[in-house]
Amino acid sequence: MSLPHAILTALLERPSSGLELTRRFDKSIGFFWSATHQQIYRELAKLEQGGLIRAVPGPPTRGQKKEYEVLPAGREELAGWVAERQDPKPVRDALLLRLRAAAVVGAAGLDVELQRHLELHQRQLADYTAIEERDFPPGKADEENRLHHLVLRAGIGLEASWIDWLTQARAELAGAELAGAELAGAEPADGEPA
Amino acid sequence: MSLPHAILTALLERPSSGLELTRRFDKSIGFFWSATHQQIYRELAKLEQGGLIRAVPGPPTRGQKKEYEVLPAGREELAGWVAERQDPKPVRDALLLRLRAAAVVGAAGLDVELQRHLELHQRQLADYTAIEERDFPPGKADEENRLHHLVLRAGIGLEASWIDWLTQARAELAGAELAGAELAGAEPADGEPA
DNA sequence: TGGCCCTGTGCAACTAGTTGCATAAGAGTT
DNA sequence: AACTCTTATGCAACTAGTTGCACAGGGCCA
Repeated sequence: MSLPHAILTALLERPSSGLELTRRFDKSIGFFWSATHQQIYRELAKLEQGGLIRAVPGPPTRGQKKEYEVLPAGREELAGWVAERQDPKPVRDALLLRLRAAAVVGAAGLDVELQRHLELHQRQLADYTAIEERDFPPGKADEENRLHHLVLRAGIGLEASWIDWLTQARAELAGAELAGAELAGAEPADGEPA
Repeated sequence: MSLPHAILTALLERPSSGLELTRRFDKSIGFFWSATHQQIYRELAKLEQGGLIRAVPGPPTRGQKKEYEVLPAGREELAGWVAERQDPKPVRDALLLRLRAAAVVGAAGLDVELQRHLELHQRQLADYTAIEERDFPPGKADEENRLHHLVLRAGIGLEASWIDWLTQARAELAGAELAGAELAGAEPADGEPA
């Protein structure tokens, strides 16, 4: 039940057409709630039908673009949702599952993936910190900005956590391989290498 | 495409019936890939039909319980999947969305939720570290254990990251409220409460 | 010996998200 | 005038996950 609320939020930040929303999702809200143009169009139709948003009349700019804005009912709905009780969804991560599978069928080929993921997370973190430097320089902090910054910091924290873990994981896997090859049976304890 | 692999992994760890799997999911694999009994039964049927697992003949124990075991084809499928190239799925978190929404409609009622989530994550972290102490005491470390421990540490890291962030978030929100209450009148702008 | 609970399997219907394709209007290009 | 590119909207079909319910067998116990 979150996509409609993501859309309401985006539309309150700025009234937009379906495609504009899609693009904006790709570079801000989409960092933590992505959506395809399909989902967005369908949801816009539902929201309009439900009386939460409406197509702004205005001059039909070009193509058959439709610009939407949030109605009072939509704003109320959103405000209610913000305070709603919702449990966090449990983690659902295929890479962890693959580690677990590797424990029974062998880790062949896994390190390539770990490294690739590590790089992806490093890139994501770099993107986030770039945004942080650009949009949230120290000092400037109105209420809205503080919240946006907070959200961004959650992303930064999570990426950092993955990077940290992936680094550890690669070290362990490399260690296990060596240990297996060299001592073959001495048992290398648990030790974090380096 | 991960559930079938989660099931193959669980069945390799120990052949089981549908309900047993469901229960085991609830307390280990389910930490990072949860599933209901429904999904599991459906998937078991598909896997059996696909020739990746089979119902162990054995004596029909009780009720009409069916125990499954993994066939060589299933093991191969799983080993292939471990090394497969799969991008991490982007974060999808409703709480972050709610913060973002709070930036436009006001944060009324949000702190209760932040605190509740904080407690939930603290509890989860406590569960994880309890498991860590129980199952991975320093010293004992065969190959399978090392990987299981690694997976657990990912969970620990993520929970810690959330706890850290939620603590920050609550502090900031509290600070903002105070600031808002004191200046009171600088410009009510949107919907900021109290 | 009939009622109830627990274990165990499963169908049906629904919600959410994804993928692939269709269509249409205007803008530039030759 | 025909062409093709970009912008923009949308349908249809599919996959994954969730929810609610049905039903069957065995154990227990009144």
